[in-house]
Amino acid sequence: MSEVQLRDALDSLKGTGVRITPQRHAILEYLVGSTSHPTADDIYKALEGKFPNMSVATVYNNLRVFRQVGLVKELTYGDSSSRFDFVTTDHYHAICEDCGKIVDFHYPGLDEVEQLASHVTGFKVNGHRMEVYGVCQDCSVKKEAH
Amino acid sequence: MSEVQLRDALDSLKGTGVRITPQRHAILEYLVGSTSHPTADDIYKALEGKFPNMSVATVYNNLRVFRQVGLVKELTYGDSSSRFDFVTTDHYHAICEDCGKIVDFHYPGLDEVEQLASHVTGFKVNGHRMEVYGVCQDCSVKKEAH
DNA sequence: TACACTATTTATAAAGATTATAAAGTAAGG
DNA sequence: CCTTACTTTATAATCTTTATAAATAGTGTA
Repeated sequence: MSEVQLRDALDSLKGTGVRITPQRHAILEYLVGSTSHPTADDIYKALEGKFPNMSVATVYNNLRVFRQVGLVKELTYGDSSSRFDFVTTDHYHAICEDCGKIVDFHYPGLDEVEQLASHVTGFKVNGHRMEVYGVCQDCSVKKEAH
Repeated sequence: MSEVQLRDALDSLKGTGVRITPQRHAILEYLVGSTSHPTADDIYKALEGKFPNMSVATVYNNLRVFRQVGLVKELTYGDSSSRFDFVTTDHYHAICEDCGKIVDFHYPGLDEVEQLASHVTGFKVNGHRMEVYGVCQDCSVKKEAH
């Protein structure tokens, strides 16, 4: 399942003339296998064992490359650092305001909103972003147990 | 119009036991009168004339206070610094990918999305955030004139 | 397989945004 | 007017991200 995604991603990179380095391979592999929406530093730390000499800059550089190619989305929330998300199917995020957990959920695309926005603002609309904020079940339970 | 908003905001602060300092007054006044979604530094620079000794920390501290009280929303996009938006009625943002311009547009709240998200994820949902991305008219025209 | 060309990595420093700290100042209630 | 606790200021520190230049390593080609 995720091996297919990884292979597709690598093919996609080759198609745009981006070289496949071991570091890039590992970063992509980590992103594909991850459901935790890691930060650049998370990735850096996770690959430290395999690449003791890898630079943080490499992680940032490649995340930017992946983003430009469209393989990865950058999520910027209020907190300090960006999180990165391997792009699969269209989905949105629910974010816990207590513990920061991010849970995916699917919803039919908000095409109607895009159309209205385009009409009202005169923009040529390319896409949108949406997140839902709240408190996850774990944190709700913890609160009730006060 | 905006004087009312400002007065309401000040009352709202008083109600939560936050002191009204000249700096806070000025920052709020600037936010109410601004349609440009300023960064902390924008605000700092704008009030430099009136408060030559004001510290950047003051701006950040107060923006955080305002956010906690619910007077202000923090907008975090991919770029370096957060933007701050005085909360009035519910509206969303269309953002130009070329020049960065932010245009407000109204849309009936996405309650349905919140409900679905709550159902699927088990979250107690408090709110959401959405933006539309695209190219504004000015930039479209510039492109066509190449 | 070996070569050459160029993209990429590394190591380091620099930039930029935000926060922490402690001393000095000041709003607000009594 | 006074007191007290909250704020501001000034400064330094932290943290994320980017820039730079030298060393390294993919990839197409012979």
